[in-house]
Amino acid sequence: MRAKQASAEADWPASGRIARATPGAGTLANTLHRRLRDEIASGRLEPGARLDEQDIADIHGCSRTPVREAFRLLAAERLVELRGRQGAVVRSISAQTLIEMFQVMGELEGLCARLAARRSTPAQNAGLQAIHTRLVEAASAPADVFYDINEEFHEAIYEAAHNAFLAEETRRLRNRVAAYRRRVTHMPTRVEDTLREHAEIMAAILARDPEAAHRSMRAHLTLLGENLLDLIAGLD
Amino acid sequence: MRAKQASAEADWPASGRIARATPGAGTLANTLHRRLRDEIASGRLEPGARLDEQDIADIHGCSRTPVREAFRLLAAERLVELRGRQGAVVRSISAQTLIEMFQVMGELEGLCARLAARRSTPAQNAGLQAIHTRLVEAASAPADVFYDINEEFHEAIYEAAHNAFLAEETRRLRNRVAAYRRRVTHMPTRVEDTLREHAEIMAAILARDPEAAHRSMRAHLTLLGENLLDLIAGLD
DNA sequence: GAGCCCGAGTTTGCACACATTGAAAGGGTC
DNA sequence: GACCCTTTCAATGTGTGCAAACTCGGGCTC
Repeated sequence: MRAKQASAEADWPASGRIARATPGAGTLANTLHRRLRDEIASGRLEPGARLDEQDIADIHGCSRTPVREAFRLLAAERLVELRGRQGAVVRSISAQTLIEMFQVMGELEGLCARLAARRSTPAQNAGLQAIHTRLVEAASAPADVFYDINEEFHEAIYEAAHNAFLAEETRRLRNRVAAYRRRVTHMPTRVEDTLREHAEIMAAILARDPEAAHRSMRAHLTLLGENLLDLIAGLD
Repeated sequence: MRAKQASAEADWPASGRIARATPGAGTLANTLHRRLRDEIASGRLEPGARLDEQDIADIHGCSRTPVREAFRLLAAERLVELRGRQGAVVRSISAQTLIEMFQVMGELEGLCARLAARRSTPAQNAGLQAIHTRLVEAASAPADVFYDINEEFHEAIYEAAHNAFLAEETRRLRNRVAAYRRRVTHMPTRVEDTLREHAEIMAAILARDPEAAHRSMRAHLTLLGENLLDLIAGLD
């Protein structure tokens, strides 16, 4: 018998047995994949946490087979690391890698902004403004609420870029650093900085100025990355 | 009994049973993953080709379990598409998506070139020149030889950028379009165009001119993308 | 003759059992 | 007392069986 099971189940709020025929979910493996990814992105599963096949299987009420497949998918996304027979652990990202990632994200989100400045429809512009207004109003709301609306803003720009492939890749990268990025929201001046930078990005897009949009978005990501590094440095 | 097995095995030159303890390969699933990825990238498995779990298992002398895991990994890389219970097929990329992909690759490889111009070591510069010389000499060699050296050139720039994360992502994208990209090599003026464009990129890197390097690399990718579209248009 | 329904067959999805391999703990020796 | 060897055990890797679902073909009805 496995002693860990009881405590693990208690620590897993978002679990519960998966109905064999969950409607749009598809396969068990895909459902588990999504669930675990959310757990990691939200920070409920912290970097370095060990994932045990049998535990996850017990918790979700299925066998090890779909769990293993979900692990492979997470590993392919670089969200977890499979260490041979030593189990799977949630990947932790070094400061060096975070710097590198934010440089790449700056370029990709910069491209999104540039394309959005050229291609966004009037409706998309209006949507962007609406989201920004909500973000301003949420300035003193709980960090999680602010974070979610913030994400909506970026998502709206991906859409407005009208490049599905770019949107998909950018989203993927975003997910990979989500657990870290989320923490930055709690920093002192980050909320007001974000609002100012977003306003600048939005203005450039509305003004149909691709280069300015690119520049502001890249600057936004650079500053975010620097804030994140400050945070990490402070944790040591 | 499965009638397809015999013919399938005959059509699979790079196969053979996997020794249970293949040295650096790790697990069977990983080995299969690599093998299938190479098959797809090289074009031996064409877009739209159906992959049957049992067939692949028979061919490689293992059970379906590792094959299934390899399929999931390929699906996570977007190299194959899993259609529920309808089997796995090698993903074909639409012209629209190819345009989008080359735009993103242009940005990423452009960033590589820009960073390489700032960061490459003398040894890396020398290596780059050596590869370019070999590429010039291979101008009238078989297309596959030219293609491989061409890839080395780009790989050398990824290395010279000194951003491991960027290199990894760029490589991943490159792999995804490899099956298509390879065909462009056979186009009439592509060899000489490539040599000219590479020379320009290399000159910018050697001259430590980041913006010029970025610009030439992006132009290189744009032209490559356009050539690819011409090729595809001609196939219809 | 065309369209629909239904059943056989094939293929995937999942569970379970066994094999294999690191790792940690225990005892022995120097 | 410290180090090394051995043994045991727990967790992963792989093989196999069963059930559900999708496909395709044949027969029926309109």
